Amino acid sequence: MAGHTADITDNGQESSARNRVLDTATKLFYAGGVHAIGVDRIIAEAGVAKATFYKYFPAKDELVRAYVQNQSRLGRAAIDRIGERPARATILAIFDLVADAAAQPGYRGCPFLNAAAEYPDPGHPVRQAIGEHRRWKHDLLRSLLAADGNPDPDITADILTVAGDGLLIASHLDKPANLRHLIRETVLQILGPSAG
Amino acid sequence: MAGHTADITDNGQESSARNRVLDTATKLFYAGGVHAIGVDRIIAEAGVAKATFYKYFPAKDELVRAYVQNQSRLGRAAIDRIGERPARATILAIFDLVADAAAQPGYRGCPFLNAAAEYPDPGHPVRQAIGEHRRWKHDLLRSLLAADGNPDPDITADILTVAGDGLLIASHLDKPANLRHLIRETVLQILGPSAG
DNA sequence: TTGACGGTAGACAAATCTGTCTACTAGACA
DNA sequence: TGTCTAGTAGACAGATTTGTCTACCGTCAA
Repeated sequence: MAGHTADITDNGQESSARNRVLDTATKLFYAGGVHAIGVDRIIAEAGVAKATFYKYFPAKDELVRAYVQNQSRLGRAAIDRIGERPARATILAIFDLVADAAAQPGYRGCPFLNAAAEYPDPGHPVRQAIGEHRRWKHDLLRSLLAADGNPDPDITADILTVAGDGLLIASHLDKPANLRHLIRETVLQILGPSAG
Repeated sequence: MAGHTADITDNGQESSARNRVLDTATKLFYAGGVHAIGVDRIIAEAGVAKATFYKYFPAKDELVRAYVQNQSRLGRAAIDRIGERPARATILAIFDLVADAAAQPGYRGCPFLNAAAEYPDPGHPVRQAIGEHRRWKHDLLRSLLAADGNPDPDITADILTVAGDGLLIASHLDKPANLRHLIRETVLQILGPSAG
Protein backbone atom coordinates (compact mmCIF):
# COMPACT_ATOMS: atom_id res chain seq x y z
CA MET A 1 0.00 0.00 0.00
CA ALA A 2 2.71 2.45 0.82
CA GLY A 3 5.18 4.07 -1.53
CA HIS A 4 7.86 1.92 -3.08
CA THR A 5 9.86 4.67 -4.55
CA ALA A 6 12.55 3.33 -6.77
CA ASP A 7 11.54 -0.17 -7.83
CA ILE A 8 11.57 -1.31 -11.43
CA THR A 9 8.47 -1.39 -13.54
CA ASP A 10 9.28 -4.70 -15.19
CA ASN A 11 5.84 -5.69 -16.39
CA GLY A 12 6.58 -8.33 -18.99
CA GLN A 13 7.68 -7.29 -22.46
CA GLU A 14 6.54 -3.68 -22.53
CA SER A 15 8.45 -1.08 -24.52
CA SER A 16 11.63 0.21 -22.96
CA ALA A 17 10.76 3.85 -23.53
CA ARG A 18 7.34 3.31 -22.01
CA ASN A 19 8.89 1.73 -18.95
CA ARG A 20 11.32 4.59 -18.56
CA VAL A 21 8.46 7.07 -18.66
CA LEU A 22 6.40 5.12 -16.15
CA ASP A 23 9.31 4.63 -13.77
CA THR A 24 10.22 8.31 -13.92
CA ALA A 25 6.61 9.34 -13.44
CA THR A 26 6.27 6.98 -10.50
CA LYS A 27 9.26 8.54 -8.81
CA LEU A 28 8.35 12.16 -9.58
CA PHE A 29 4.59 11.94 -8.97
CA TYR A 30 5.10 10.26 -5.63
CA ALA A 31 7.74 12.73 -4.52
CA GLY A 32 6.18 15.93 -5.81
CA GLY A 33 2.49 15.36 -6.35
CA VAL A 34 0.64 14.85 -9.59
CA HIS A 35 -0.39 18.38 -10.51
CA ALA A 36 2.93 19.86 -9.51
CA ILE A 37 4.92 17.69 -11.94
CA GLY A 38 4.63 18.61 -15.62
CA VAL A 39 5.00 16.17 -18.48
CA ASP A 40 7.98 18.15 -19.78
CA ARG A 41 9.87 17.30 -16.61
CA ILE A 42 9.04 13.60 -16.91
CA ILE A 43 10.01 13.59 -20.58
CA ALA A 44 13.33 15.25 -19.82
CA GLU A 45 14.24 12.97 -16.90
CA ALA A 46 13.10 9.83 -18.67
CA GLY A 47 15.26 10.78 -21.66
CA VAL A 48 12.46 10.18 -24.09
CA ALA A 49 11.07 12.13 -27.04
CA LYS A 50 7.83 13.99 -26.64
CA ALA A 51 6.20 12.13 -29.51
CA THR A 52 7.09 8.83 -27.85
CA PHE A 53 5.56 9.97 -24.58
CA TYR A 54 2.27 10.88 -26.22
CA LYS A 55 2.31 7.67 -28.23
CA TYR A 56 2.08 5.59 -25.06
CA PHE A 57 0.14 8.06 -22.92
CA PRO A 58 -2.18 10.13 -25.14
CA ALA A 59 -3.02 12.38 -22.19
CA LYS A 60 -1.38 13.14 -18.87
CA ASP A 61 -4.29 11.68 -16.94
CA GLU A 62 -3.71 8.33 -18.59
CA LEU A 63 -0.16 8.40 -17.30
CA VAL A 64 -1.49 9.24 -13.87
CA ARG A 65 -3.84 6.27 -14.05
CA ALA A 66 -0.94 4.05 -15.10
CA TYR A 67 1.04 5.49 -12.20
CA VAL A 68 -1.65 4.52 -9.72
CA GLN A 69 -1.89 1.04 -11.20
CA ASN A 70 1.88 0.74 -11.04
CA GLN A 71 1.84 1.69 -7.36
CA SER A 72 -0.87 -0.90 -6.86
CA ARG A 73 1.31 -3.53 -8.51
CA LEU A 74 4.27 -2.55 -6.33
CA GLY A 75 2.13 -2.73 -3.21
CA ARG A 76 0.80 -6.16 -4.09
CA ALA A 77 4.33 -7.34 -4.83
CA ALA A 78 5.48 -6.18 -1.40
CA ILE A 79 2.68 -8.17 0.21
CA ASP A 80 3.46 -11.20 -1.93
CA ARG A 81 7.01 -11.07 -0.66
CA ILE A 82 5.74 -11.78 2.85
CA GLY A 83 5.24 -15.40 1.90
CA GLU A 84 3.16 -18.11 3.55
CA ARG A 85 2.30 -17.52 7.18
CA PRO A 86 -0.66 -18.02 9.47
CA ALA A 87 -3.43 -15.52 8.80
CA ARG A 88 -2.82 -13.40 11.87
CA ALA A 89 0.92 -13.24 11.29
CA THR A 90 0.26 -12.21 7.69
CA ILE A 91 -1.96 -9.35 8.82
CA LEU A 92 0.68 -8.16 11.24
CA ALA A 93 3.34 -8.40 8.54
CA ILE A 94 1.20 -6.36 6.15
CA PHE A 95 0.88 -3.62 8.72
CA ASP A 96 4.59 -3.77 9.41
CA LEU A 97 5.10 -2.76 5.79
CA VAL A 98 3.89 0.69 6.78
CA ALA A 99 6.76 1.02 9.21
CA ASP A 100 9.17 -0.31 6.59
CA ALA A 101 8.01 2.23 4.05
CA ALA A 102 8.05 5.06 6.58
CA ALA A 103 11.69 4.29 7.34
CA GLN A 104 12.73 4.83 3.74
CA PRO A 105 14.39 8.14 2.85
CA GLY A 106 11.88 9.66 0.43
CA TYR A 107 8.79 8.56 2.30
CA ARG A 108 5.83 10.79 1.59
CA GLY A 109 2.85 8.81 2.84
CA CYS A 110 0.43 6.69 0.88
CA PRO A 111 0.54 7.29 -2.89
CA PHE A 112 -3.14 6.42 -3.23
CA LEU A 113 -4.33 8.83 -0.56
CA ASN A 114 -2.08 11.55 -1.97
CA ALA A 115 -3.33 11.02 -5.51
CA ALA A 116 -6.98 10.84 -4.44
CA ALA A 117 -6.63 14.21 -2.74
CA GLU A 118 -5.84 15.75 -6.13
CA TYR A 119 -8.82 14.24 -7.97
CA PRO A 120 -12.12 15.54 -6.60
CA ASP A 121 -14.34 13.69 -9.08
CA PRO A 122 -15.02 10.17 -7.74
CA GLY A 123 -15.87 9.02 -11.26
CA HIS A 124 -12.51 10.01 -12.70
CA PRO A 125 -10.44 7.05 -14.03
CA VAL A 126 -7.68 7.88 -11.57
CA ARG A 127 -10.09 7.70 -8.65
CA GLN A 128 -11.51 4.47 -9.99
CA ALA A 129 -8.05 2.92 -10.16
CA ILE A 130 -7.52 4.00 -6.57
CA GLY A 131 -10.86 2.48 -5.62
CA GLU A 132 -9.90 -0.80 -7.24
CA HIS A 133 -6.74 -1.04 -5.20
CA ARG A 134 -8.58 -0.17 -2.01
CA ARG A 135 -11.23 -2.82 -2.66
CA TRP A 136 -8.53 -5.39 -3.39
CA LYS A 137 -6.81 -4.67 -0.10
CA HIS A 138 -10.03 -4.62 1.86
CA ASP A 139 -11.01 -8.00 0.44
CA LEU A 140 -7.59 -9.41 1.23
CA LEU A 141 -7.89 -8.32 4.84
CA ARG A 142 -11.39 -9.75 5.08
CA SER A 143 -10.34 -13.17 3.87
CA LEU A 144 -7.36 -13.18 6.20
CA LEU A 145 -9.65 -12.27 9.08
CA ALA A 146 -12.01 -15.08 8.17
CA ALA A 147 -9.06 -17.49 8.10
CA ASP A 148 -8.03 -16.17 11.51
CA GLY A 149 -11.45 -17.14 12.85
CA ASN A 150 -12.67 -13.59 13.31
CA PRO A 151 -16.38 -13.58 14.26
CA ASP A 152 -17.25 -10.67 11.97
CA PRO A 153 -14.68 -10.31 9.18
CA ASP A 154 -16.69 -7.67 7.31
CA ILE A 155 -16.83 -5.03 9.99
CA THR A 156 -13.38 -5.92 11.27
CA ALA A 157 -11.97 -5.45 7.78
CA ASP A 158 -13.58 -2.03 7.77
CA ILE A 159 -11.93 -1.19 11.07
CA LEU A 160 -8.57 -2.55 9.94
CA THR A 161 -8.80 -0.43 6.81
CA VAL A 162 -9.50 2.61 8.94
CA ALA A 163 -6.50 1.76 11.09
CA GLY A 164 -4.26 1.20 8.08
CA ASP A 165 -5.12 4.53 6.52
CA GLY A 166 -4.73 6.30 9.84
CA LEU A 167 -1.35 4.71 10.42
CA LEU A 168 -0.18 5.75 6.97
CA ILE A 169 -1.24 9.31 7.72
CA ALA A 170 0.36 9.33 11.16
CA SER A 171 3.59 7.81 9.89
CA HIS A 172 3.80 10.61 7.38
CA LEU A 173 2.47 13.72 9.11
CA ASP A 174 3.13 13.04 12.78
CA LYS A 175 6.10 10.66 12.76
CA PRO A 176 5.22 9.25 16.18
CA ALA A 177 8.11 8.21 18.40
CA ASN A 178 7.61 4.46 18.29
CA LEU A 179 5.70 3.72 15.11
CA ARG A 180 6.18 -0.06 15.20
CA HIS A 181 4.83 -0.15 18.74
CA LEU A 182 1.85 1.99 17.76
CA ILE A 183 1.12 -0.33 14.84
CA ARG A 184 1.27 -3.47 17.00
CA GLU A 185 -0.83 -1.86 19.69
CA THR A 186 -3.48 -0.73 17.23
CA VAL A 187 -3.74 -3.93 15.21
CA LEU A 188 -3.72 -6.33 18.16
CA GLN A 189 -6.42 -4.31 19.87
CA ILE A 190 -8.58 -4.66 16.76
CA LEU A 191 -7.85 -8.34 16.21
CA GLY A 192 -8.69 -9.22 19.80
CA PRO A 193 -7.46 -12.28 21.70
CA SER A 194 -5.84 -14.92 19.53
CA ALA A 195 -8.21 -17.65 18.37
CA GLY A 196 -5.54 -20.28 19.02
CA MET B 1 -11.45 18.70 11.69
CA ALA B 2 -13.60 17.99 8.69
CA GLY B 3 -14.68 20.39 5.98
CA HIS B 4 -17.16 23.05 6.83
CA THR B 5 -17.86 24.18 3.38
CA ALA B 6 -19.92 27.31 3.35
CA ASP B 7 -19.48 28.98 6.71
CA ILE B 8 -18.64 32.61 7.09
CA THR B 9 -15.16 33.82 7.81
CA ASP B 10 -16.21 36.46 10.29
CA ASN B 11 -12.96 36.96 12.15
CA GLY B 12 -13.47 40.26 13.84
CA GLN B 13 -13.08 43.49 11.91
CA GLU B 14 -11.05 42.32 8.93
CA SER B 15 -11.45 43.99 5.58
CA SER B 16 -14.52 43.05 3.60
CA ALA B 17 -12.60 42.39 0.39
CA ARG B 18 -10.15 40.23 2.28
CA ASN B 19 -12.96 38.21 3.80
CA ARG B 20 -14.57 37.71 0.43
CA VAL B 21 -11.30 36.39 -0.96
CA LEU B 22 -10.73 34.06 1.97
CA ASP B 23 -14.29 32.73 1.90
CA THR B 24 -14.14 32.12 -1.82
CA ALA B 25 -10.74 30.47 -1.53
CA THR B 26 -11.99 28.26 1.29
CA LYS B 27 -14.87 27.05 -0.83
CA LEU B 28 -12.86 26.57 -4.03
CA PHE B 29 -9.71 25.11 -2.49
CA TYR B 30 -11.68 22.57 -0.51
CA ALA B 31 -13.81 21.54 -3.47
CA GLY B 32 -11.15 21.49 -6.16
CA GLY B 33 -7.76 21.21 -4.55
CA VAL B 34 -5.16 23.88 -4.04
CA HIS B 35 -3.03 23.54 -7.15
CA ALA B 36 -6.01 23.04 -9.43
CA ILE B 37 -7.56 26.40 -8.48
CA GLY B 38 -5.88 29.50 -9.88
CA VAL B 39 -5.89 32.89 -8.25
CA ASP B 40 -7.68 34.33 -11.28
CA ARG B 41 -10.65 32.12 -10.54
CA ILE B 42 -10.72 33.17 -6.90
CA ILE B 43 -10.42 36.83 -7.85
CA ALA B 44 -13.28 36.53 -10.33
CA GLU B 45 -15.64 34.68 -7.99
CA ALA B 46 -14.81 36.87 -5.02
CA GLY B 47 -15.57 39.94 -7.13
CA VAL B 48 -12.37 41.64 -6.12
CA ALA B 49 -9.64 43.48 -8.01
CA LYS B 50 -6.35 41.77 -8.61
CA ALA B 51 -4.40 44.52 -6.88
CA THR B 52 -6.58 44.10 -3.80
CA PHE B 53 -5.97 40.37 -3.77
CA TYR B 54 -2.22 40.81 -3.87
CA LYS B 55 -2.40 43.53 -1.26
CA TYR B 56 -3.77 41.10 1.31
CA PHE B 57 -2.06 37.96 0.06
CA PRO B 58 1.29 38.86 -1.53
CA ALA B 59 1.65 35.30 -2.83
CA LYS B 60 -0.73 32.44 -3.47
CA ASP B 61 0.91 30.28 -0.82
CA GLU B 62 0.07 32.86 1.81
CA LEU B 63 -3.56 32.55 0.84
CA VAL B 64 -3.25 28.79 1.10
CA ARG B 65 -1.82 29.16 4.58
CA ALA B 66 -4.67 31.46 5.52
CA TYR B 67 -7.06 28.91 4.05
CA VAL B 68 -5.65 26.16 6.27
CA GLN B 69 -5.85 28.41 9.32
CA ASN B 70 -9.41 29.29 8.41
CA GLN B 71 -10.33 25.61 8.19
CA SER B 72 -8.67 25.14 11.56
CA ARG B 73 -10.79 27.93 13.02
CA LEU B 74 -13.95 26.41 11.53
CA GLY B 75 -13.05 23.00 12.94
CA ARG B 76 -12.44 24.38 16.40
CA ALA B 77 -15.72 26.28 16.22
CA ALA B 78 -17.58 23.08 15.37
CA ILE B 79 -16.05 21.40 18.42
CA ASP B 80 -16.85 24.39 20.60
CA ARG B 81 -20.48 24.08 19.55
CA ILE B 82 -20.64 20.68 21.26
CA GLY B 83 -20.77 22.40 24.63
CA GLU B 84 -20.13 21.05 28.09
CA ARG B 85 -20.36 17.30 28.48
CA PRO B 86 -18.51 14.55 30.30
CA ALA B 87 -15.14 13.80 28.73
CA ARG B 88 -16.15 10.52 27.13
CA ALA B 89 -19.32 11.98 25.66
CA THR B 90 -17.31 14.89 24.28
CA ILE B 91 -14.92 12.52 22.54
CA LEU B 92 -17.79 10.62 21.00
CA ALA B 93 -19.40 13.87 19.88
CA ILE B 94 -16.16 15.02 18.26
CA PHE B 95 -16.00 11.83 16.26
CA ASP B 96 -19.66 12.16 15.33
CA LEU B 97 -18.67 15.40 13.59
CA VAL B 98 -17.01 13.25 10.95
CA ALA B 99 -20.33 11.63 10.15
CA ASP B 100 -22.03 15.03 10.14
CA ALA B 101 -19.50 16.43 7.71
CA ALA B 102 -19.63 13.33 5.51
CA ALA B 103 -23.39 13.75 5.19
CA GLN B 104 -23.03 17.23 3.72
CA PRO B 105 -23.40 17.57 -0.06
CA GLY B 106 -19.97 18.81 -1.09
CA TYR B 107 -18.03 16.58 1.28
CA ARG B 108 -14.54 15.88 0.02
CA GLY B 109 -12.73 14.49 3.05
CA CYS B 110 -10.43 16.26 5.46
CA PRO B 111 -9.17 19.63 4.20
CA PHE B 112 -5.93 19.24 6.14
CA LEU B 113 -5.08 15.82 4.75
CA ASN B 114 -5.97 16.97 1.24
CA ALA B 115 -3.84 20.09 1.53
CA ALA B 116 -0.90 18.21 3.06
CA ALA B 117 -0.91 15.83 0.10
CA GLU B 118 -0.14 18.77 -2.16
CA TYR B 119 2.79 20.11 -0.13
CA PRO B 120 5.69 17.66 -0.05
CA ASP B 121 8.02 19.89 1.96
CA PRO B 122 7.34 19.40 5.69
CA GLY B 123 8.93 22.76 6.42
CA HIS B 124 6.59 24.71 4.15
CA PRO B 125 4.41 27.23 6.00
CA VAL B 126 1.29 25.43 4.77
CA ARG B 127 2.50 22.15 6.23
CA GLN B 128 3.41 23.89 9.47
CA ALA B 129 -0.08 25.35 9.75
CA ILE B 130 -1.48 21.86 9.21
CA GLY B 131 0.88 20.53 11.87
CA GLU B 132 -0.29 23.16 14.32
CA HIS B 133 -3.90 22.12 13.87
CA ARG B 134 -3.04 18.46 14.25
CA ARG B 135 -1.09 19.09 17.44
CA TRP B 136 -3.96 21.12 18.83
CA LYS B 137 -6.42 18.34 18.18
CA HIS B 138 -4.09 15.68 19.52
CA ASP B 139 -3.62 17.63 22.72
CA LEU B 140 -7.35 18.16 23.06
CA LEU B 141 -7.96 14.42 22.80
CA ARG B 142 -5.21 13.69 25.29
CA SER B 143 -6.64 15.99 27.92
CA LEU B 144 -10.13 14.59 27.38
CA LEU B 145 -8.74 11.08 27.77
CA ALA B 146 -7.03 12.08 30.99
CA ALA B 147 -10.29 13.52 32.27
CA ASP B 148 -11.99 10.27 31.32
CA GLY B 149 -9.57 8.40 33.55
CA ASN B 150 -7.69 6.72 30.74
CA PRO B 151 -4.63 4.91 32.09
CA ASP B 152 -2.33 6.04 29.27
CA PRO B 153 -3.69 9.19 27.63
CA ASP B 154 -0.57 9.72 25.49
CA ILE B 155 -0.64 6.49 23.55
CA THR B 156 -4.43 6.42 23.48
CA ALA B 157 -4.46 9.89 21.97
CA ASP B 158 -2.11 8.59 19.30
CA ILE B 159 -4.46 5.71 18.56
CA LEU B 160 -7.51 7.99 18.56
CA THR B 161 -5.76 10.30 16.11
CA VAL B 162 -5.02 7.33 13.87
CA ALA B 163 -8.66 6.30 14.07
CA GLY B 164 -9.87 9.82 13.35
CA ASP B 165 -7.74 10.16 10.24
CA GLY B 166 -8.72 6.70 9.06
CA LEU B 167 -12.39 7.46 9.56
CA LEU B 168 -12.07 10.68 7.60
CA ILE B 169 -10.44 8.78 4.76
CA ALA B 170 -13.00 5.99 4.84
CA SER B 171 -15.94 8.39 4.99
CA HIS B 172 -14.60 10.05 1.86
CA LEU B 173 -13.15 7.27 -0.30
CA ASP B 174 -15.12 4.20 0.77
CA LYS B 175 -18.41 5.62 2.01
CA PRO B 176 -19.08 2.58 4.21
CA ALA B 177 -22.69 1.52 4.62
CA ASN B 178 -23.15 2.49 8.26
CA LEU B 179 -20.58 5.16 9.00
CA ARG B 180 -22.02 6.18 12.37
CA HIS B 181 -21.95 2.58 13.53
CA LEU B 182 -18.37 2.17 12.33
CA ILE B 183 -17.38 5.32 14.21
CA ARG B 184 -18.99 4.19 17.47
CA GLU B 185 -17.54 0.71 17.13
CA THR B 186 -14.05 2.03 16.49
CA VAL B 187 -13.99 4.68 19.19
CA LEU B 188 -15.56 2.59 21.94
CA GLN B 189 -13.12 -0.22 21.25
CA ILE B 190 -10.26 2.22 21.72
CA LEU B 191 -11.69 3.89 24.81
CA GLY B 192 -12.30 0.57 26.53
CA PRO B 193 -14.82 -0.05 29.30
CA SER B 194 -16.27 3.08 30.84
CA ALA B 195 -14.47 4.25 33.94
CA GLY B 196 -17.79 5.14 35.56
C1' DT C 1 -10.27 71.42 -0.60
C1' DT C 2 -6.93 68.29 -0.27
C1' DG C 3 -5.19 64.02 0.53
C1' DA C 4 -5.09 59.42 2.36
C1' DC C 5 -7.35 55.01 2.00
C1' DG C 6 -9.68 51.08 0.20
C1' DG C 7 -11.08 49.46 -3.64
C1' DT C 8 -12.05 48.57 -9.04
C1' DA C 9 -10.71 47.44 -13.80
C1' DG C 10 -7.74 45.45 -16.64
C1' DA C 11 -3.47 45.46 -19.49
C1' DC C 12 0.80 43.28 -19.40
C1' DA C 13 5.01 40.23 -18.71
C1' DA C 14 7.20 35.98 -18.16
C1' DA C 15 6.93 31.48 -17.28
C1' DT C 16 4.84 27.08 -17.68
C1' DC C 17 1.32 23.87 -19.06
C1' DT C 18 -0.57 20.25 -22.33
C1' DG C 19 -0.64 18.64 -26.71
C1' DT C 20 0.49 18.53 -32.01
C1' DC C 21 3.39 18.29 -35.72
C1' DT C 22 7.44 17.84 -38.89
C1' DA C 23 11.81 15.88 -39.95
C1' DC C 24 15.16 12.77 -39.04
C1' DT C 25 17.71 8.16 -37.44
C1' DA C 26 18.70 3.27 -36.65
C1' DG C 27 17.61 -1.42 -36.63
C1' DA C 28 14.88 -5.59 -38.14
C1' DC C 29 13.21 -8.14 -41.72
C1' DA C 30 11.56 -9.71 -46.26
C1' DT D 1 17.10 -2.97 -51.71
C1' DG D 2 13.01 -1.37 -49.68
C1' DT D 3 9.95 -1.01 -45.91
C1' DC D 4 8.18 -1.10 -41.40
C1' DT D 5 8.81 0.06 -36.58
C1' DA D 6 10.46 2.42 -32.58
C1' DG D 7 12.48 6.12 -31.31
C1' DT D 8 14.89 11.09 -31.18
C1' DA D 9 14.94 16.13 -31.46
C1' DG D 10 12.65 20.03 -31.11
C1' DA D 11 9.69 23.77 -33.00
C1' DC D 12 5.20 25.41 -32.32
C1' DA D 13 0.40 26.66 -30.77
C1' DG D 14 -2.80 27.91 -27.42
C1' DA D 15 -4.14 28.13 -23.02
C1' DT D 16 -3.16 29.13 -18.25
C1' DT D 17 -0.22 30.37 -14.40
C1' DT D 18 1.49 33.88 -10.97
C1' DG D 19 2.52 38.36 -10.25
C1' DT D 20 3.22 43.59 -11.47
C1' DC D 21 1.77 47.91 -12.80
C1' DT D 22 -1.02 51.94 -14.36
C1' DA D 23 -5.09 54.56 -14.08
C1' DC D 24 -9.13 55.50 -12.02
C1' DC D 25 -13.15 56.02 -8.39
C1' DG D 26 -15.55 57.17 -3.97
C1' DT D 27 -15.47 58.22 0.86
C1' DC D 28 -14.08 60.18 4.92
C1' DA D 29 -11.49 63.31 7.65
C1' DA D 30 -8.35 67.16 8.57
